[in-house]
Order: sequence, then C-alpha cells, then structure tokens
Amino acid sequence: MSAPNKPRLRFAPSPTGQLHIGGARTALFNWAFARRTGGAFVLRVEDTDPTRSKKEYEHAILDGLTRMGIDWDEGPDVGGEYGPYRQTERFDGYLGVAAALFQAGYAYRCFCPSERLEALREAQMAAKENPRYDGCCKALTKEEAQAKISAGEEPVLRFDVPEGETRFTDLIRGEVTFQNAEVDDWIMVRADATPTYNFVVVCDDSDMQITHVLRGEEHLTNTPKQVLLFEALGLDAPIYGHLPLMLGTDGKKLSKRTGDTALIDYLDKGYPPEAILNFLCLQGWALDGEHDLFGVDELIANFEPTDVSKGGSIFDPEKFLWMAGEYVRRDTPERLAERCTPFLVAAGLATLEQLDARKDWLVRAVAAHQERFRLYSELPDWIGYLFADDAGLVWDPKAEKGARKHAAAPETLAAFATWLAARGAAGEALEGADLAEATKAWVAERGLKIPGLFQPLRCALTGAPGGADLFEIIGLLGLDATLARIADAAARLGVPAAS
RNA sequence: GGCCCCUUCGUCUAGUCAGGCCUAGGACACCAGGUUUUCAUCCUGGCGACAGGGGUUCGAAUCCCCUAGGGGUCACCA
Repeated sequence: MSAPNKPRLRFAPSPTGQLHIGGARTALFNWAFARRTGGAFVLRVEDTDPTRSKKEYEHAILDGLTRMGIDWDEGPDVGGEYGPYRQTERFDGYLGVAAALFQAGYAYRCFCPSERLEALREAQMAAKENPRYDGCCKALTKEEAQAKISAGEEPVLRFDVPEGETRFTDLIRGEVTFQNAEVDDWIMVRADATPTYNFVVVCDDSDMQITHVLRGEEHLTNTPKQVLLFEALGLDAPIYGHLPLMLGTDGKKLSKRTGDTALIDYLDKGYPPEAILNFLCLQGWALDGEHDLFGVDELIANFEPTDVSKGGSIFDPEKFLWMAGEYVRRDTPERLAERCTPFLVAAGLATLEQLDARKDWLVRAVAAHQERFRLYSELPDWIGYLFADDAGLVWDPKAEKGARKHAAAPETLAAFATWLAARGAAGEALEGADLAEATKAWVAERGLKIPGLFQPLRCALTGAPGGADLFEIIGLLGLDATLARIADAAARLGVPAAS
C-alpha cells in the first residue's frame, strides 16, 4: 500500500466534543504535508476515555473534516492495513505491550490509592514543591506486590522514568530538552486495566508507522514521556512538530469565552468552507507574506512544517469575516445560490421546493447582492424584501426618513408608476441598464433630481436604506409587484409618519 | 511556583536558518479622499512594529547573553 520512505501523518482527535477549530487546523496541516509529499494521512480516534467519548462526536468530527474537503487514506470508517483505527478496539495490543514493558523492568506497579496521591499532591503544593509521584511503590518487592494483589488491590502501571535528559528535534521549535527528573512516573495503565493516552499514542504511532506528528503545542510536555517510551520499546520516535496555539482575543488558548471554537459553528453561520480553510492556513503559516487569499492547492504545493511560526496567533474574527466576503464575491452566482439556499429556507423566506421552482430567478437575486454579504447566513436579510407581501412592507426607519426628505415623493412615485406601466405595455425593457437609462432620462425631463425618485423608490420596493441596483430589483420583483409596492408607498408617504 | 515554549504594526504575517537588497513588505481593522442612485464593492492615500538592555561585527530585525512580558503544562483527561 504505502511505499517505504513516504511520510505517514495522522490526525488523532478524541471524540469528546465537536471538532475544534484548532483541531481543524492541526488536521489541515497534517493533511497538507501528507498530500504534498505523497505520504499517507491517517485518521485515528482516541476514545480511551469511556466517560467522555461519544460516538456522535466521532461522527461529527469525521463529518466536519469531510465538509472541509479533508480526506484520509486510513481511518475508522475506511479501514486500512494498520487498523483498527479506534483505540478502544486496540486494547488487547496495548495490554500486551504493557506486560512486556513491565517484564522488562521499564514499568512498575503502583498500589497507591487516589486519596494518597491527592494528599501527596496537596502537601507538595503547600510546600511549594512540584506535584509528582514520590515513587513510593517502586521499592515494593515482587512478593509484596503479589500479596496486595491477592488481597484484592488493583494496581496501576507506572512508567519508570530513567535518569538523564530527553531531547528531540522539533520541526518547528528546533532542539527541545527536558530533564528526566522533571518528568513524572506517569501512569500507563489504570487500575481498571485501561491504558492511558500517553501510552496508547506511542503504541499506535509505532504500530501505524507514523513518521511525523504535527500537533498542538499543549502536547509539548507530553513529548518527553512519549519519546522515553519509544526508547524503552527500542523504537525510533517519529519526528514531532508542535504547532503554535490559536489564541482568543484575550491572548489565551481559544475558548468559548471569546467566540466560537467549533468548526461546525462557523459552517452553521455560513462561512464558506474555502474561506475557513484559507483563514486557518494563516494561523501560523503564510504562503509568501504577500498573498493572503489562496486555496488548498497552493497550501499543498507549498506547505512545509518548518515554515510554521513559533508564536501563538490571536484569532481575528474581523479578518475572518473579510475573508468570508472575499470568497462569497469570487464564487459563481449559481453555486452561491445553491449554498445559500439552506439558509434562506432556515430563515423562513421560502420552502426548498419554492426556491427550486425558480432557480434562475434565485441565481439572479443572489448575483444582484453578491458583493454585499459575507456569510451565507447574511443573504436572507439582504433579499428578504423579495419574498415579502407587496402591501405593508416593513420599512427601515432610515429608508423611510430618506424617502420623506422628498416632499413630492408620492406624486413622483405615482407618475413613475404610470410611466413604467406604459413602458411595460409598450414591451420595452423593464430591468437592467436599459431601464436605468430610460429612468434617468425620465427624471431629467421632469426636472427632478435623481435622489428625488430613487430614494422613495428604494424605500417603496425594498424598505431598506441600501441594497442592490434598483433596476435589478425591479427586474427581480416583476412589474406587478413593483407597481403594487409603489402604490402602497405613495399612499403611505402621502400621510405624515406615524411616529 | 517548577519546567518547557514563545516575543516584528492593534491583529494575521514576510524578512531571521545562509548579517548588508529593510529609510522593515503585504493583509485585516482604522482614518481621509475618489467612483456609485443607496448600501456594498472597487480605487488612491494615510496611520502603524523589529519588547528592553548589553555584546559580536565595518554593518544586526537577523548571531550571542541578560532582563522583562506572554503562553503552555504540571490528572488513574486527551
């Protein structure tokens, strides 16, 4: 399957929640590197925590990746030669390794109850020492341990961290060194015989022949534990690269406090997936420093882990929104209409069937407003007037105020309606540039100023202070609705404002 | 607090590894103009940074040291 010497990357989420936006970036970078090098991208589900892992989250995460266009060569759903890809399905293997490590003296049993550990930790904290296991059970003889087991005590298995120091070369940070004395004798297998994260990660990265691990910086302090375990197993550790954290506007690790953290939230808000991908790239990586807008092809062609910056990046919602708008403007009206349709339906403007029945019209409506919205979810607000009743259209106060600035508005509107109707009867253009030209000429003939007609007209047709080209709007509305709205507005403007 | 990591405009970043091309470039945001029937788009211009201090060097954003600041991590979570 995979050729030797080809990198093997992985993304290993734990299904304890929605796919985090930071996790999405981690997946993206791993994926990009695998794709650039012709290597493999593996998806592995780290579900060793039975209390927090949920099947639905696994689905959500896979779905999120798929919606972003990130695919994987091996994973729980597609299988692969190194499967299974769910850690709960690999327990037997881990326990075998644990037993071997124990036999070889790299690990020892610990019978200390949680209460003792907690008390120890508190005492150490109080004494301003670093909380860590004191090695109490390390000195137990085989007989003593056996006796405790016979008495029904259930031990955990701790890794026996050796003396010395552990160093590794991080793709992003360079040489990183930890004193082993700083590394706790961490637990590999819990009292209930389930293996822990740091242990299974090593087993899996080894079994799955993972060559490069790009992960968040929060894992940096886990790395010496894992490297030491690889050494105990007589294996080479993969090459690590710790990505800088994505920070909230408060400068701390991105959390719900300062905004949405789940990929799905952004998808649900109608950020174009391409914009999300592009924006994620910019958190810690740059194509060339000159171009901010680029697609996955360019990411794949150029991504190099060593180019990733070291410092954390504050997630800027403003720039993200701008980028979303860029992608909306660059899309084709056809595809945009398609992507916006669910949001129009959700906003209650029309049913899916109704929209499907006049697709061409919808595409025109979208095109007329394309440079005005940034998120798919913003479109309903922009084109809601197209779906409203002709009589009693809700007017934005600003729009009404603008319309009322012109004392002759009711008469002007009425005259315009008459003219427009005649034009329609004569079979002349009722939309676009032709109508715009003719209208301007009409305005000039009557000695009016452009705003004198346009402001009341816009209010009459849309009720909004701003929006698409008036003549596109007339075209979208059609003659009947246009005339109906003008008549309604002329009447409403003929009497003083309610408030 | 210990350990580890980090530090270029308010924000994302280019430049740092191979010191001079940097009077530090681009983008978002902001400000000021322009285009436009409105809003938006678009165009032009402006504002704005090498955390501080020592070295090394003819020359440092780039190399070294110190200080300060920020972050991460210290679970029978991952």
